[in-house]
Amino acid sequence: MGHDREKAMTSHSEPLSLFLKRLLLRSELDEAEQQAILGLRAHLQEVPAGADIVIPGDCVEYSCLVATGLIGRFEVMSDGQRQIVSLYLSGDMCDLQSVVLPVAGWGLEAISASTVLKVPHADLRRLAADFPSLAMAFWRDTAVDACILAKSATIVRRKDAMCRLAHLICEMTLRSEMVGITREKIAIFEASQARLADILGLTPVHVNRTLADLRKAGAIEGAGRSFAIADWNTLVSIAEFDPIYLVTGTPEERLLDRAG
Amino acid sequence: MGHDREKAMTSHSEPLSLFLKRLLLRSELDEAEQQAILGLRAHLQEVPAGADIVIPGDCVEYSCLVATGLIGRFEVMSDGQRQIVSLYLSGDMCDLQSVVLPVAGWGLEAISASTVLKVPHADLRRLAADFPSLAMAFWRDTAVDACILAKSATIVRRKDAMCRLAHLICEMTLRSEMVGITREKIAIFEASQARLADILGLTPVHVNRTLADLRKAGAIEGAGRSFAIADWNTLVSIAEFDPIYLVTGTPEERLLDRAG
DNA sequence: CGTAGCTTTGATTGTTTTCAACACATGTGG
DNA sequence: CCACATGTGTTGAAAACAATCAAAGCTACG
Repeated sequence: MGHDREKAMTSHSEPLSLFLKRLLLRSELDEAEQQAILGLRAHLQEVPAGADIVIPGDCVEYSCLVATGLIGRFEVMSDGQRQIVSLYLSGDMCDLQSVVLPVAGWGLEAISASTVLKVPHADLRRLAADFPSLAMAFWRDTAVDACILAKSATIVRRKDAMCRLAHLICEMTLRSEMVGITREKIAIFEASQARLADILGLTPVHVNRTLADLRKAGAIEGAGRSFAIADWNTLVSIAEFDPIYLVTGTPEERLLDRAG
Repeated sequence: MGHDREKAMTSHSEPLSLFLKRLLLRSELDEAEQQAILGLRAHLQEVPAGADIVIPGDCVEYSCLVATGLIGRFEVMSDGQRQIVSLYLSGDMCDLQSVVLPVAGWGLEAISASTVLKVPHADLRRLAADFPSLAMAFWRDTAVDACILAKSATIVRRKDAMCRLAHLICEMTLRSEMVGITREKIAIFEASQARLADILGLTPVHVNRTLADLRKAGAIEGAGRSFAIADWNTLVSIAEFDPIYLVTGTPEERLLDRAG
Protein backbone atom coordinates (compact mmCIF):
# COMPACT_ATOMS: atom_id res chain seq x y z
CA MET A 1 0.00 0.00 0.00
CA GLY A 2 1.81 3.09 -1.19
CA HIS A 3 -0.80 5.48 0.07
CA ASP A 4 -0.31 5.21 3.81
CA ARG A 5 1.04 8.70 4.00
CA GLU A 6 -0.43 9.81 7.33
CA LYS A 7 0.09 13.02 9.20
CA ALA A 8 -0.90 13.68 12.80
CA MET A 9 -2.29 17.14 12.47
CA THR A 10 -3.36 19.42 15.24
CA SER A 11 -5.97 21.35 13.29
CA HIS A 12 -8.64 19.47 11.38
CA SER A 13 -11.18 22.16 12.00
CA GLU A 14 -12.43 22.40 8.45
CA PRO A 15 -13.58 18.82 7.80
CA LEU A 16 -14.79 18.47 11.39
CA SER A 17 -16.94 21.54 11.06
CA LEU A 18 -18.35 20.12 7.83
CA PHE A 19 -19.24 16.97 9.75
CA LEU A 20 -20.82 19.05 12.50
CA LYS A 21 -22.77 20.97 9.88
CA ARG A 22 -24.04 17.69 8.51
CA LEU A 23 -25.16 16.52 11.94
CA LEU A 24 -26.89 19.84 12.59
CA LEU A 25 -28.94 19.36 9.41
CA ARG A 26 -30.87 16.66 11.22
CA SER A 27 -30.08 16.92 14.93
CA GLU A 28 -30.18 19.67 17.53
CA LEU A 29 -26.90 19.96 19.46
CA ASP A 30 -25.95 22.36 22.26
CA GLU A 31 -22.67 24.25 22.60
CA ALA A 32 -20.85 21.58 24.61
CA GLU A 33 -21.89 18.87 22.17
CA GLN A 34 -20.74 20.93 19.20
CA GLN A 35 -17.40 21.61 20.84
CA ALA A 36 -16.99 17.90 21.55
CA ILE A 37 -17.34 17.16 17.83
CA LEU A 38 -14.94 19.91 16.82
CA GLY A 39 -12.41 18.68 19.37
CA LEU A 40 -12.17 15.16 17.97
CA ARG A 41 -8.62 14.05 17.28
CA ALA A 42 -7.84 12.43 13.96
CA HIS A 43 -5.17 11.51 11.47
CA LEU A 44 -5.20 13.00 8.02
CA GLN A 45 -4.63 10.62 5.15
CA GLU A 46 -4.39 11.22 1.43
CA VAL A 47 -5.77 8.51 -0.81
CA PRO A 48 -5.24 8.26 -4.57
CA ALA A 49 -8.17 7.42 -6.85
CA GLY A 50 -8.94 3.74 -6.93
CA ALA A 51 -7.13 2.83 -3.72
CA ASP A 52 -8.72 0.71 -1.01
CA ILE A 53 -8.95 2.22 2.47
CA VAL A 54 -10.59 -0.72 4.21
CA ILE A 55 -10.46 -4.30 2.95
CA PRO A 56 -13.57 -6.45 3.48
CA GLY A 57 -13.12 -8.50 6.63
CA ASP A 58 -10.89 -5.99 8.40
CA CYS A 59 -11.69 -5.09 11.98
CA VAL A 60 -11.43 -1.31 11.94
CA GLU A 61 -10.80 0.93 14.92
CA TYR A 62 -11.64 4.23 13.29
CA SER A 63 -14.23 5.86 11.07
CA CYS A 64 -13.26 7.90 8.03
CA LEU A 65 -14.41 11.47 7.74
CA VAL A 66 -14.21 12.58 4.13
CA ALA A 67 -12.42 15.92 3.82
CA THR A 68 -12.27 16.05 0.03
CA GLY A 69 -13.08 13.61 -2.75
CA LEU A 70 -15.50 10.72 -3.00
CA ILE A 71 -15.43 7.46 -1.05
CA GLY A 72 -17.45 4.32 -1.79
CA ARG A 73 -18.48 1.51 0.49
CA PHE A 74 -18.44 -1.75 -1.44
CA GLU A 75 -19.20 -5.43 -1.14
CA VAL A 76 -17.40 -8.12 -3.06
CA MET A 77 -19.29 -10.90 -4.82
CA SER A 78 -18.04 -14.47 -4.88
CA ASP A 79 -16.68 -13.88 -8.40
CA GLY A 80 -14.65 -10.88 -7.23
CA GLN A 81 -16.97 -8.33 -8.79
CA ARG A 82 -17.52 -5.18 -6.74
CA GLN A 83 -20.81 -3.59 -5.87
CA ILE A 84 -20.61 -0.11 -4.39
CA VAL A 85 -23.53 0.29 -1.98
CA SER A 86 -22.99 3.75 -0.51
CA LEU A 87 -21.21 6.95 -1.51
CA TYR A 88 -19.71 9.50 0.83
CA LEU A 89 -18.55 13.02 0.06
CA SER A 90 -17.04 15.95 1.96
CA GLY A 91 -18.37 16.13 5.51
CA ASP A 92 -19.74 12.59 5.53
CA MET A 93 -18.44 10.24 8.19
CA CYS A 94 -18.26 7.15 6.09
CA ASP A 95 -18.67 3.95 7.95
CA LEU A 96 -20.04 5.63 11.07
CA GLN A 97 -21.90 2.37 11.63
CA SER A 98 -18.58 0.60 12.11
CA VAL A 99 -18.50 2.23 15.57
CA VAL A 100 -21.13 -0.29 16.63
CA LEU A 101 -20.17 -3.01 14.11
CA PRO A 102 -16.36 -2.93 13.92
CA VAL A 103 -15.95 -6.15 11.97
CA ALA A 104 -16.76 -5.04 8.49
CA GLY A 105 -18.14 -7.35 5.83
CA TRP A 106 -17.55 -4.52 3.42
CA GLY A 107 -14.69 -2.33 2.24
CA LEU A 108 -14.03 1.32 1.54
CA GLU A 109 -12.38 2.62 -1.60
CA ALA A 110 -11.60 6.05 -3.00
CA ILE A 111 -13.63 6.72 -6.15
CA SER A 112 -11.66 9.87 -6.85
CA ALA A 113 -8.48 11.14 -5.21
CA SER A 114 -9.49 11.98 -1.65
CA THR A 115 -8.32 13.09 1.74
CA VAL A 116 -9.87 11.49 4.80
CA LEU A 117 -9.62 12.00 8.56
CA LYS A 118 -9.38 8.80 10.51
CA VAL A 119 -11.32 9.28 13.75
CA PRO A 120 -10.84 6.59 16.43
CA HIS A 121 -13.94 4.60 17.35
CA ALA A 122 -13.01 4.82 20.99
CA ASP A 123 -13.38 8.62 20.89
CA LEU A 124 -16.73 8.44 19.12
CA ARG A 125 -17.94 5.88 21.65
CA ARG A 126 -16.91 8.08 24.54
CA LEU A 127 -18.79 11.01 22.99
CA ALA A 128 -21.88 8.85 22.55
CA ALA A 129 -21.63 7.71 26.18
CA ASP A 130 -21.06 11.23 27.58
CA PHE A 131 -23.62 13.05 25.45
CA PRO A 132 -26.91 11.19 24.86
CA SER A 133 -27.86 13.73 22.19
CA LEU A 134 -24.72 12.88 20.26
CA ALA A 135 -25.54 9.19 20.51
CA MET A 136 -28.93 10.00 18.99
CA ALA A 137 -27.30 12.15 16.31
CA PHE A 138 -24.91 9.35 15.32
CA TRP A 139 -27.73 6.84 15.30
CA ARG A 140 -29.80 9.19 13.17
CA ASP A 141 -26.92 9.64 10.76
CA THR A 142 -26.69 5.87 10.32
CA ALA A 143 -30.46 5.76 9.77
CA VAL A 144 -30.29 8.40 7.03
CA ASP A 145 -27.60 6.34 5.33
CA ALA A 146 -29.97 3.40 5.45
CA CYS A 147 -32.74 5.51 3.92
CA ILE A 148 -30.52 6.40 0.99
CA LEU A 149 -29.60 2.76 0.61
CA ALA A 150 -33.26 1.72 0.73
CA LYS A 151 -34.07 4.25 -1.96
CA SER A 152 -31.38 2.99 -4.28
CA ALA A 153 -32.39 -0.61 -3.56
CA THR A 154 -35.93 0.26 -4.60
CA ILE A 155 -34.92 2.04 -7.77
CA VAL A 156 -32.51 -0.63 -8.88
CA ARG A 157 -35.24 -3.24 -8.73
CA ARG A 158 -37.97 -1.31 -10.45
CA LYS A 159 -36.41 1.16 -12.87
CA ASP A 160 -34.28 0.88 -15.98
CA ALA A 161 -30.70 1.99 -16.43
CA MET A 162 -31.51 5.49 -17.67
CA CYS A 163 -33.67 6.27 -14.66
CA ARG A 164 -31.07 4.82 -12.28
CA LEU A 165 -28.20 6.81 -13.76
CA ALA A 166 -30.23 10.02 -13.83
CA HIS A 167 -31.26 9.41 -10.23
CA LEU A 168 -27.66 8.94 -9.13
CA ILE A 169 -26.64 12.21 -10.79
CA CYS A 170 -29.56 14.04 -9.18
CA GLU A 171 -28.82 12.64 -5.73
CA MET A 172 -25.10 13.37 -5.80
CA THR A 173 -25.71 16.85 -7.16
CA LEU A 174 -28.15 17.65 -4.39
CA ARG A 175 -25.98 16.14 -1.68
CA SER A 176 -22.99 18.07 -2.99
CA GLU A 177 -24.91 21.32 -2.91
CA MET A 178 -26.05 20.60 0.65
CA VAL A 179 -22.42 20.76 1.77
CA GLY A 180 -21.58 23.72 -0.44
CA ILE A 181 -19.85 22.09 -3.41
CA THR A 182 -20.48 23.98 -6.65
CA ARG A 183 -22.24 22.17 -9.45
CA GLU A 184 -19.12 22.17 -11.61
CA LYS A 185 -16.98 20.33 -9.09
CA ILE A 186 -19.27 17.42 -8.31
CA ALA A 187 -17.12 14.35 -7.93
CA ILE A 188 -19.41 11.83 -9.60
CA PHE A 189 -18.85 13.50 -12.96
CA GLU A 190 -15.18 12.52 -12.84
CA ALA A 191 -15.73 8.83 -12.12
CA SER A 192 -14.84 6.39 -14.88
CA GLN A 193 -17.67 4.52 -16.54
CA ALA A 194 -16.40 1.32 -14.97
CA ARG A 195 -16.81 2.92 -11.55
CA LEU A 196 -20.30 4.12 -12.39
CA ALA A 197 -21.05 0.54 -13.37
CA ASP A 198 -19.90 -0.66 -9.93
CA ILE A 199 -22.20 1.89 -8.33
CA LEU A 200 -25.26 1.29 -10.49
CA GLY A 201 -24.96 -2.47 -10.80
CA LEU A 202 -24.64 -2.34 -14.58
CA THR A 203 -21.92 -3.33 -17.02
CA PRO A 204 -19.51 -0.61 -18.17
CA VAL A 205 -20.75 -1.11 -21.71
CA HIS A 206 -24.30 -0.39 -20.72
CA VAL A 207 -23.28 2.65 -18.68
CA ASN A 208 -21.68 3.98 -21.82
CA ARG A 209 -24.83 3.46 -23.87
CA THR A 210 -26.99 4.97 -21.16
CA LEU A 211 -24.82 8.07 -20.92
CA ALA A 212 -25.24 8.41 -24.67
CA ASP A 213 -29.02 8.13 -24.23
CA LEU A 214 -29.00 10.85 -21.59
CA ARG A 215 -27.02 13.06 -23.94
CA LYS A 216 -29.50 12.38 -26.71
CA ALA A 217 -32.33 13.30 -24.35
CA GLY A 218 -30.61 16.59 -23.61
CA ALA A 219 -30.20 15.90 -19.91
CA ILE A 220 -26.40 15.97 -19.85
CA GLU A 221 -23.71 17.28 -22.15
CA GLY A 222 -20.00 16.85 -22.84
CA ALA A 223 -18.28 13.99 -24.61
CA GLY A 224 -15.71 11.51 -23.40
CA ARG A 225 -14.32 11.38 -19.89
CA SER A 226 -16.45 14.01 -18.28
CA PHE A 227 -19.96 15.30 -18.55
CA ALA A 228 -22.09 18.03 -17.01
CA ILE A 229 -25.74 18.70 -16.37
CA ALA A 230 -27.36 20.26 -19.43
CA ASP A 231 -30.94 20.44 -18.18
CA TRP A 232 -31.73 19.82 -14.54
CA ASN A 233 -35.49 19.56 -15.07
CA THR A 234 -35.12 16.94 -17.78
CA LEU A 235 -32.80 14.98 -15.53
CA VAL A 236 -35.21 15.15 -12.58
CA SER A 237 -38.10 14.01 -14.73
CA ILE A 238 -36.16 11.08 -16.20
CA ALA A 239 -35.04 10.10 -12.70
CA GLU A 240 -38.49 10.64 -11.17
CA PHE A 241 -36.39 12.24 -8.47
CA ASP A 242 -38.04 13.18 -5.18
CA PRO A 243 -35.45 14.27 -2.60
CA ILE A 244 -37.63 13.59 0.44
CA TYR A 245 -35.62 10.49 1.35
CA LEU A 246 -32.51 12.60 1.97
CA VAL A 247 -34.25 13.76 5.18
CA THR A 248 -33.10 17.33 5.40
CA GLY A 249 -35.42 17.49 8.36
CA THR A 250 -37.42 20.19 10.10
CA PRO A 251 -36.75 21.93 13.41
CA GLU A 252 -39.73 20.24 15.08
CA GLU A 253 -38.34 16.81 14.32
CA ARG A 254 -34.93 17.76 15.63
CA LEU A 255 -36.34 18.80 18.97
CA LEU A 256 -37.60 15.30 19.67
CA ASP A 257 -34.25 14.17 21.06
CA ARG A 258 -34.82 16.22 24.14
CA ALA A 259 -38.53 15.53 24.53
CA GLY A 260 -37.73 12.23 26.29
CA MET B 1 -59.19 -0.04 8.78
CA GLY B 2 -60.95 -2.92 10.45
CA HIS B 3 -57.86 -4.15 12.21
CA ASP B 4 -57.49 -1.49 14.87
CA ARG B 5 -58.38 -3.95 17.58
CA GLU B 6 -55.97 -2.82 20.29
CA LYS B 7 -55.68 -4.07 23.83
CA ALA B 8 -53.78 -2.40 26.61
CA MET B 9 -52.19 -5.40 28.17
CA THR B 10 -50.20 -5.54 31.35
CA SER B 11 -48.02 -8.48 30.41
CA HIS B 12 -46.12 -8.48 27.14
CA SER B 13 -43.25 -10.39 28.61
CA GLU B 14 -42.97 -12.91 25.82
CA PRO B 15 -42.36 -10.64 22.81
CA LEU B 16 -40.32 -8.22 24.90
CA SER B 17 -38.04 -11.01 26.04
CA LEU B 18 -37.64 -12.07 22.41
CA PHE B 19 -36.61 -8.51 21.61
CA LEU B 20 -34.18 -8.53 24.52
CA LYS B 21 -32.80 -11.84 23.30
CA ARG B 22 -32.24 -10.29 19.90
CA LEU B 23 -30.39 -7.32 21.39
CA LEU B 24 -28.25 -9.65 23.50
CA LEU B 25 -27.14 -11.47 20.35
CA ARG B 26 -25.07 -8.41 19.47
CA SER B 27 -24.86 -6.21 22.57
CA GLU B 28 -23.85 -6.74 26.18
CA LEU B 29 -26.48 -5.43 28.62
CA ASP B 30 -26.45 -5.43 32.43
CA GLU B 31 -29.32 -6.39 34.71
CA ALA B 32 -30.81 -2.88 34.98
CA GLU B 33 -30.70 -2.41 31.22
CA GLN B 34 -32.34 -5.77 30.63
CA GLN B 35 -35.09 -4.97 33.13
CA ALA B 36 -35.65 -1.62 31.41
CA ILE B 37 -36.33 -3.42 28.14
CA LEU B 38 -38.63 -5.95 29.75
CA GLY B 39 -40.52 -3.15 31.49
CA LEU B 40 -41.46 -1.31 28.32
CA ARG B 41 -45.15 -0.56 28.02
CA ALA B 42 -46.91 -1.34 24.80
CA HIS B 43 -50.21 -1.95 23.08
CA LEU B 44 -50.92 -5.29 21.48
CA GLN B 45 -52.44 -5.18 18.03
CA GLU B 46 -53.56 -7.97 15.74
CA VAL B 47 -53.05 -7.40 12.04
CA PRO B 48 -54.55 -9.54 9.27
CA ALA B 49 -52.41 -10.57 6.30
CA GLY B 50 -52.03 -7.84 3.73
CA ALA B 51 -53.05 -4.97 6.01
CA ASP B 52 -51.03 -1.76 6.24
CA ILE B 53 -49.76 -0.76 9.67
CA VAL B 54 -48.02 2.45 8.67
CA ILE B 55 -48.83 4.44 5.52
CA PRO B 56 -45.90 6.16 3.76
CA GLY B 57 -45.73 9.76 4.89
CA ASP B 58 -47.17 9.13 8.36
CA CYS B 59 -45.38 10.62 11.32
CA VAL B 60 -45.27 7.71 13.71
CA GLU B 61 -44.91 7.89 17.49
CA TYR B 62 -44.21 4.24 18.14
CA SER B 63 -42.13 1.36 16.86
CA CYS B 64 -43.66 -2.05 16.18
CA LEU B 65 -42.28 -5.08 17.93
CA VAL B 66 -43.29 -8.20 16.02
CA ALA B 67 -44.77 -10.81 18.37
CA THR B 68 -45.87 -13.28 15.70
CA GLY B 69 -46.04 -13.22 11.92
CA LEU B 70 -44.07 -11.35 9.30
CA ILE B 71 -43.95 -7.59 8.69
CA GLY B 72 -42.50 -5.83 5.67
CA ARG B 73 -41.19 -2.31 5.29
CA PHE B 74 -42.04 -1.00 1.83
CA GLU B 75 -41.58 1.96 -0.45
CA VAL B 76 -44.07 2.99 -3.09
CA MET B 77 -42.97 3.85 -6.61
CA SER B 78 -44.50 6.67 -8.58
CA ASP B 79 -46.68 4.15 -10.44
CA GLY B 80 -48.04 2.76 -7.17
CA GLN B 81 -45.99 -0.41 -7.31
CA ARG B 82 -44.62 -1.60 -3.97
CA GLN B 83 -41.09 -2.60 -3.18
CA ILE B 84 -40.55 -4.33 0.14
CA VAL B 85 -37.09 -3.39 1.39
CA SER B 86 -36.89 -5.09 4.80
CA LEU B 87 -38.54 -8.01 6.53
CA TYR B 88 -39.16 -8.38 10.26
CA LEU B 89 -40.12 -11.49 12.20
CA SER B 90 -40.80 -12.41 15.82
CA GLY B 91 -38.60 -10.44 18.19
CA ASP B 92 -37.63 -7.82 15.62
CA MET B 93 -38.40 -4.21 16.43
CA CYS B 94 -39.41 -3.13 13.00
CA ASP B 95 -38.85 0.47 12.22
CA LEU B 96 -36.57 1.02 15.21
CA GLN B 97 -34.95 3.71 13.09
CA SER B 98 -38.18 5.69 13.20
CA VAL B 99 -37.21 6.60 16.78
CA VAL B 100 -34.65 8.97 15.28
CA LEU B 101 -36.49 9.58 11.97
CA PRO B 102 -40.18 9.74 12.87
CA VAL B 103 -41.40 11.06 9.52
CA ALA B 104 -41.44 7.93 7.47
CA GLY B 105 -41.00 7.91 3.72
CA TRP B 106 -41.91 4.25 3.89
CA GLY B 107 -44.74 2.09 5.14
CA LEU B 108 -45.22 -1.12 7.10
CA GLU B 109 -47.48 -3.94 6.04
CA ALA B 110 -48.26 -7.39 7.38
CA ILE B 111 -47.04 -10.07 4.96
CA SER B 112 -48.82 -12.76 6.94
CA ALA B 113 -51.33 -12.43 9.77
CA SER B 114 -49.37 -10.94 12.64
CA THR B 115 -49.51 -9.56 16.12
CA VAL B 116 -47.39 -6.54 16.97
CA LEU B 117 -46.63 -4.55 20.09
CA LYS B 118 -46.66 -0.82 19.57
CA VAL B 119 -43.92 0.65 21.74
CA PRO B 120 -43.96 4.47 22.15
CA HIS B 121 -40.92 6.28 20.76
CA ALA B 122 -40.86 8.51 23.83
CA ASP B 123 -40.16 5.47 26.04
CA LEU B 124 -37.42 4.19 23.76
CA ARG B 125 -35.84 7.64 23.70
CA ARG B 126 -35.91 7.84 27.47
CA LEU B 127 -34.20 4.45 27.68
CA ALA B 128 -31.54 5.55 25.20
CA ALA B 129 -30.94 8.73 27.22
CA ASP B 130 -30.82 6.96 30.60
CA PHE B 131 -28.72 3.97 29.52
CA PRO B 132 -25.88 4.71 27.07
CA SER B 133 -25.43 1.01 26.45
CA LEU B 134 -29.03 0.74 25.32
CA ALA B 135 -28.52 3.68 22.97
CA MET B 136 -25.58 1.79 21.49
CA ALA B 137 -27.63 -1.41 21.29
CA PHE B 138 -30.44 0.36 19.43
CA TRP B 139 -27.97 2.02 17.10
CA ARG B 140 -26.31 -1.34 16.48
CA ASP B 141 -29.67 -2.93 15.74
CA THR B 142 -30.34 -0.27 13.10
CA ALA B 143 -26.88 -0.87 11.65
CA VAL B 144 -27.50 -4.62 11.34
CA ASP B 145 -30.71 -3.84 9.51
CA ALA B 146 -28.69 -1.71 7.13
CA CYS B 147 -26.21 -4.57 6.62
CA ILE B 148 -29.01 -6.90 5.60
CA LEU B 149 -30.35 -4.23 3.28
CA ALA B 150 -26.90 -3.70 1.75
CA LYS B 151 -26.59 -7.42 1.17
CA SER B 152 -29.89 -7.67 -0.62
CA ALA B 153 -29.07 -4.53 -2.63
CA THR B 154 -25.86 -6.20 -3.76
CA ILE B 155 -27.48 -9.47 -4.71
CA VAL B 156 -30.35 -7.89 -6.56
CA ARG B 157 -27.94 -6.04 -8.82
CA ARG B 158 -25.57 -8.85 -9.56
CA LYS B 159 -27.46 -12.13 -9.38
CA ASP B 160 -30.37 -13.64 -11.27
CA ALA B 161 -33.81 -14.47 -9.95
CA MET B 162 -32.99 -18.03 -8.86
CA CYS B 163 -30.06 -16.91 -6.75
CA ARG B 164 -32.06 -14.07 -5.23
CA LEU B 165 -35.00 -16.26 -4.30
CA ALA B 166 -32.76 -18.96 -2.86
CA HIS B 167 -30.90 -16.31 -0.88
CA LEU B 168 -34.11 -14.94 0.56
CA ILE B 169 -35.19 -18.42 1.66
CA CYS B 170 -31.78 -19.07 3.24
CA GLU B 171 -31.75 -15.76 5.07
CA MET B 172 -35.26 -16.02 6.46
CA THR B 173 -34.67 -19.62 7.48
CA LEU B 174 -31.55 -18.70 9.40
CA ARG B 175 -33.10 -15.63 10.99
CA SER B 176 -36.10 -17.67 12.03
CA GLU B 177 -33.91 -20.30 13.62
CA MET B 178 -31.96 -17.60 15.47
CA VAL B 179 -35.15 -16.71 17.34
CA GLY B 180 -36.22 -20.30 17.83
CA ILE B 181 -38.81 -20.76 15.09
CA THR B 182 -38.86 -24.32 13.75
CA ARG B 183 -38.06 -24.86 10.11
CA GLU B 184 -41.64 -25.92 9.36
CA LYS B 185 -43.21 -22.71 10.60
CA ILE B 186 -41.11 -20.19 8.73
CA ALA B 187 -43.36 -17.37 7.65
CA ILE B 188 -41.83 -16.71 4.24
CA PHE B 189 -43.08 -20.07 2.99
CA GLU B 190 -46.67 -18.89 3.44
CA ALA B 191 -46.32 -15.65 1.52
CA SER B 192 -48.15 -15.42 -1.80
CA GLN B 193 -46.07 -15.31 -4.94
CA ALA B 194 -47.21 -11.72 -5.50
CA ARG B 195 -45.75 -10.84 -2.11
CA LEU B 196 -42.50 -12.61 -2.89
CA ALA B 197 -42.42 -10.54 -6.08
CA ASP B 198 -42.74 -7.33 -4.03
CA ILE B 199 -39.84 -8.49 -1.88
CA LEU B 200 -37.54 -9.66 -4.65
CA GLY B 201 -38.32 -6.95 -7.17
CA LEU B 202 -39.63 -9.42 -9.74
CA THR B 203 -42.99 -9.98 -11.38
CA PRO B 204 -45.30 -12.58 -9.85
CA VAL B 205 -45.10 -14.58 -13.07
CA HIS B 206 -41.35 -14.77 -12.86
CA VAL B 207 -41.44 -15.74 -9.19
CA ASN B 208 -43.67 -18.61 -10.17
CA ARG B 209 -41.26 -19.81 -12.85
CA THR B 210 -38.30 -19.42 -10.51
CA LEU B 211 -40.00 -21.45 -7.79
CA ALA B 212 -40.56 -24.13 -10.41
CA ASP B 213 -36.85 -24.00 -11.30
CA LEU B 214 -35.88 -24.40 -7.64
CA ARG B 215 -38.18 -27.41 -7.43
CA LYS B 216 -36.59 -28.87 -10.55
CA ALA B 217 -33.16 -28.34 -9.00
CA GLY B 218 -34.28 -30.26 -5.94
CA ALA B 219 -33.76 -27.34 -3.56
CA ILE B 220 -37.38 -27.02 -2.45
CA GLU B 221 -40.44 -29.23 -2.57
CA GLY B 222 -44.21 -29.00 -2.36
CA ALA B 223 -46.66 -27.75 -4.96
CA GLY B 224 -49.04 -24.84 -4.94
CA ARG B 225 -49.42 -22.37 -2.13
CA SER B 226 -46.71 -23.59 0.12
CA PHE B 227 -43.29 -25.08 -0.19
CA ALA B 228 -40.56 -26.41 2.06
CA ILE B 229 -36.83 -26.85 1.96
CA ALA B 230 -35.91 -30.11 0.29
CA ASP B 231 -32.13 -29.82 0.35
CA TRP B 232 -30.49 -27.12 2.41
CA ASN B 233 -27.06 -27.58 0.86
CA THR B 234 -28.39 -27.24 -2.67
CA LEU B 235 -30.22 -24.11 -1.65
CA VAL B 236 -27.12 -22.60 -0.03
CA SER B 237 -25.03 -23.33 -3.08
CA ILE B 238 -27.57 -21.83 -5.50
CA ALA B 239 -27.83 -18.75 -3.26
CA GLU B 240 -24.06 -18.53 -2.70
CA PHE B 241 -25.22 -17.87 0.84
CA ASP B 242 -22.70 -16.67 3.41
CA PRO B 243 -24.42 -15.66 6.66
CA ILE B 244 -21.61 -13.41 7.89
CA TYR B 245 -23.62 -10.28 7.13
CA LEU B 246 -26.23 -11.22 9.72
CA VAL B 247 -23.64 -10.29 12.35
CA THR B 248 -24.35 -12.78 15.05
CA GLY B 249 -21.37 -11.27 16.77
CA THR B 250 -18.78 -12.47 19.20
CA PRO B 251 -18.41 -11.71 22.90
CA GLU B 252 -15.24 -9.65 22.29
CA GLU B 253 -17.08 -7.33 19.95
CA ARG B 254 -19.93 -6.89 22.37
CA LEU B 255 -17.62 -5.74 25.11
CA LEU B 256 -16.56 -2.72 23.10
CA ASP B 257 -19.53 -0.63 24.24
CA ARG B 258 -18.02 -0.33 27.67
CA ALA B 259 -14.42 0.10 26.58
CA GLY B 260 -15.06 3.82 25.91
C1' DC C 1 -72.40 -23.17 -7.45
C1' DG C 2 -70.04 -19.15 -8.27
C1' DT C 3 -66.85 -15.78 -7.36
C1' DA C 4 -62.36 -13.98 -6.07
C1' DG C 5 -57.73 -14.60 -5.50
C1' DC C 6 -53.84 -17.16 -6.51
C1' DT C 7 -51.13 -20.28 -9.36
C1' DT C 8 -49.61 -22.09 -13.69
C1' DT C 9 -48.42 -21.96 -18.54
C1' DG C 10 -47.47 -20.00 -23.25
C1' DA C 11 -46.02 -16.46 -26.57
C1' DT C 12 -43.98 -12.14 -27.33
C1' DT C 13 -41.32 -8.14 -26.36
C1' DG C 14 -37.71 -5.33 -24.27
C1' DT C 15 -33.67 -4.61 -21.56
C1' DT C 16 -29.22 -5.84 -20.24
C1' DT C 17 -25.28 -8.83 -20.59
C1' DT C 18 -21.76 -10.92 -22.98
C1' DC C 19 -18.40 -11.25 -26.37
C1' DA C 20 -15.70 -8.97 -29.61
C1' DA C 21 -13.51 -5.38 -31.90
C1' DC C 22 -11.81 -0.84 -32.51
C1' DA C 23 -10.64 4.15 -31.28
C1' DC C 24 -8.27 7.20 -28.48
C1' DA C 25 -5.37 9.09 -24.97
C1' DT C 26 -1.52 8.70 -21.85
C1' DG C 27 2.90 7.20 -20.38
C1' DT C 28 7.22 4.36 -21.00
C1' DG C 29 11.44 2.74 -22.70
C1' DG C 30 14.17 2.31 -26.79
C1' DC D 1 10.71 10.66 -32.04
C1' DC D 2 8.77 6.15 -32.31
C1' DA D 3 6.89 1.66 -30.83
C1' DC D 4 4.34 -0.23 -27.47
C1' DA D 5 1.44 -1.28 -23.55
C1' DT D 6 -2.39 0.17 -20.77
C1' DG D 7 -6.58 2.05 -19.51
C1' DT D 8 -10.72 4.04 -21.02
C1' DG D 9 -14.38 5.03 -24.17
C1' DT D 10 -17.26 3.55 -28.18
C1' DT D 11 -19.81 0.50 -31.22
C1' DG D 12 -21.97 -3.87 -33.05
C1' DA D 13 -24.17 -8.50 -32.86
C1' DA D 14 -25.88 -12.33 -30.35
C1' DA D 15 -27.66 -14.41 -26.29
C1' DA D 16 -29.66 -14.42 -21.63
C1' DC D 17 -32.92 -12.78 -18.56
C1' DA D 18 -37.10 -10.86 -17.02
C1' DA D 19 -41.35 -8.15 -18.18
C1' DT D 20 -45.60 -8.07 -20.37
C1' DC D 21 -49.78 -9.76 -22.21
C1' DA D 22 -53.05 -13.30 -22.26
C1' DA D 23 -55.52 -17.29 -20.84
C1' DA D 24 -56.66 -21.20 -18.24
C1' DG D 25 -56.70 -24.16 -13.88
C1' DC D 26 -57.01 -24.47 -9.00
C1' DT D 27 -58.76 -23.41 -4.04
C1' DA D 28 -61.07 -21.41 -0.58
C1' DC D 29 -65.04 -19.53 0.85
C1' DG D 30 -69.48 -17.51 0.83
